[in-house]
Amino acid sequence: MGSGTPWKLPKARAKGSPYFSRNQISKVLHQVGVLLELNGANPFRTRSYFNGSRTISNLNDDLGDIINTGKLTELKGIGKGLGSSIRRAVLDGEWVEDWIELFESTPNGLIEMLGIPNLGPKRIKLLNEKLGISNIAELQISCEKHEIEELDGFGKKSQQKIIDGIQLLKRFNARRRLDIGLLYGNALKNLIGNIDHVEKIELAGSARRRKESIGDLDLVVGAEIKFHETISNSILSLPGIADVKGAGGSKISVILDTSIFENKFNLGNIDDGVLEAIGGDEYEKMEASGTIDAQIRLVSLNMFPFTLAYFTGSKEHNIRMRQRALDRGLKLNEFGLIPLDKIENKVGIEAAKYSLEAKSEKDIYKMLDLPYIVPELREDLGEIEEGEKNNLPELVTSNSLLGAFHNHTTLSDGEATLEQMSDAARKLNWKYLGISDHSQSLKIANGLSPQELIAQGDIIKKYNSEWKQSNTNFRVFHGVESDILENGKLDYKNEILETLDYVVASVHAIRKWKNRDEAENTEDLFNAIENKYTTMLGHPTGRIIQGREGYEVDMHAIIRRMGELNQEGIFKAIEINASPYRLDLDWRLCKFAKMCGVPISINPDAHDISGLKDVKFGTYIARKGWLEKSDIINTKDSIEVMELFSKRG
DNA sequence: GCCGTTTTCGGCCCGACTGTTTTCAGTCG
Repeated sequence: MGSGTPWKLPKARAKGSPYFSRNQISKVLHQVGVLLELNGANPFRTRSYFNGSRTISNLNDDLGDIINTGKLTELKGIGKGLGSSIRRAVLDGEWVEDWIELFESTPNGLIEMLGIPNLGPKRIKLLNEKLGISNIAELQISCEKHEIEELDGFGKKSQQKIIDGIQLLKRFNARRRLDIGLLYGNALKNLIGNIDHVEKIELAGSARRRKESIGDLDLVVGAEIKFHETISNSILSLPGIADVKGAGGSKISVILDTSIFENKFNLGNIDDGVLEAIGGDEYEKMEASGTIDAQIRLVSLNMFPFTLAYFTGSKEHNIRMRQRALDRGLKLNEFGLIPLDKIENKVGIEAAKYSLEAKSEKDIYKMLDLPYIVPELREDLGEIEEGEKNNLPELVTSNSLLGAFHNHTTLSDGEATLEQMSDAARKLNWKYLGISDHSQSLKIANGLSPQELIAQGDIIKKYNSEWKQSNTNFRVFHGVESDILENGKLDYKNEILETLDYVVASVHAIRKWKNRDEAENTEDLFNAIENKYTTMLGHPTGRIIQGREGYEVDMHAIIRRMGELNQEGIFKAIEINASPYRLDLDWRLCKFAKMCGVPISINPDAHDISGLKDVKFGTYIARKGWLEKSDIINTKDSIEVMELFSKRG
C-alpha cells in the first residue's frame, strides 16, 4: 500500500452509484485499520478492518451486485458495522464520520514511520504525543538530538535502531524484490549447507512463498543438538556477513552484504523505463553496496519440519493451521504439534517433548487432515478449504514452458538481435519464441515504423522456412508490443496488424494514466482488449515493484470481459510479465482469471538473452496464483498456439 | 469490529526476542 503518496479518502464517482469500486473500498478498509492502530484502538478491532479488506479484495462477484442482493453481511468478516459503512459509501457516496475523522486527524508522516523496522504503532503514537514528532524527518532530528533515549520505555539502543531503520527505509523502502532476496538467500543457503554436520537447510519466509517482495530472509537449519555450537560458530565466520545483530543458542541474526557472492554483484540489463521508476543509476549503486537482514534458526532434526512450517508462514495461514490444531485437541507451534492433555501448563520447548512426530511438513498437514500444501499457496486464500476437499491445483512448473512471447530485439530497445534471441531460446530447449518489439509511438524505445515491422516479418518468415526445411523443431512468432493510445486504440493500421501472428497491447504513458481515475482507465482498456487484433494484454497495471504503484483500473471487470470474449470463441489472454521488477498481472488476480477462463501467458519481456530466463519468476507467480499447466498458453505446442492466435473473432 | 451462542458478551493464535525493566510492553512473523 502506497508509501509516499498521502492517504486520502477517495472522492465519490461523479456518475453516481456505485460511487466506489471494490478496489477503493478494500484499500480504505485497510487504511482505516492502520489509522486505528496508530490511534491505539483495540487490536482485535483493527484486525476486523484488515480481514474485511481482504474479504472485499478477494471477492469473485461484483461488489455492487452483492450489496444490491443484500448479501454483503453474509461475507465472512463483514458484519453489521462494516456492512453498513460499506453500503453507505457504495450506494450513497458518503464515508462514515469516524473514518473521515481518522483520515483528517492522523498526520501522514506517522504512516510513513510505520515502515521503520522495529517501530510500531504504539511507540509512534507515544513519540507523537510526547515529542510532537509527526514525520520521519522530525524523528531523525530528534534522534540526533538524543531526545528519544530520554523517553520512558526507550533507551540508547532503541534510538540507534530507529536511526538504522530510517537508513534502511530510505535505501530500499525496507523491502526487497524477490529476485534480490533469492540471490542472497540461495547464496547463504549454499554456504551453510556446506558446513559439517548440517543435515537440513531450507529458505523459509516470504522468499519461500515467492512473494513479489520480501522483508528479510529466514533460514531454518536442522542438525543434531550436540553440533549446534560449532555450526553456529561456522556460520558466524562465513563470508558476506557484514554484521551480527544477535546470536543466541537457536537464533542467529545477521546482516549480509554483496561480498557473499563469489562473482561481482551484477543486476544485468534493466529496461530504461523500469530503471527510471526505481531510481536510475543511483539504484544500481545502491544495490551494489546493498545489504539484507537474515535470520537463521538452528534446530534439532525432529523439530525441523515444525520450525520450517512456522517460519514459512504466512501469518494468516499459520493462524488457520493453529486453529485447526486446537479443534483437534492439539497445539501447533514452531517446536511441534502437541496434544493439549499431555502438557498441562508446560509451554515452549518443555511442552514440545510431547510433540507428535513429523518427518516432513507433509506429515504435519496429514495430522491435521489436509493434503500437503505447497509454500506458494500458504496465504489463507482458500487453500485450506480446497485442501479439505482434496481439490488443490497441480501447479505449473518452469520445465513445462515451450517458449515465450513478448520479447524485444535490437530493432527497438533490446540488446540482442533476432538471431541471438532465437539461438538463446533454442538453448533453453524452447520450441518457439515470440518477438514483439515496441510500436511506433514509443519513440524513446525506438518503436518500429510500419515499414520496419513488415521488414522484420519478412526476415522471420525466411528463418521459419529455413528451420522447417532443416527439420528443426523451432519457429519464431511475429508480434508487436503495441502501445495503447487514446481511447484504447492500437498503434498501427489494421492492414499492418493483420500481417502479425499476435499483438501484445500495453500501456506506456504511465504518467497520463496515473492522473486519470479508475473508470477512465478501465474504459480505455476495455476498448483495447475488444480490438480484434489484440491477442494479449501486457503488464496490465504498469506497476514497478519498489518503484511505483500501477495506475488505477478495475482489473476484475477487465478480466471478466476477457472471459466473456473467450466464451464467445475469441482468444484474449493476459500476461504475467515475468520481469522481477514487474510481476504484473499480480498473483492475487491469477486465480480469478483462471475462474473466468482467461488464458495466461508467462512473458519474460526480455531485452537481452539473459532476460529470457526471467520466465522462472513468472512461473513462481503463476504457481502462487493457483495456475496449472493447462492455464498457460506457452505450455502449448506451436501448432496449438497458432490455432489459438487465429481466433480473432 | 466479528463471531457464536449456554442469545448478549467474552474471546479473538501464539511464542520469541529485545530493550527496557526489576516483571513487562512492544514488535515481529
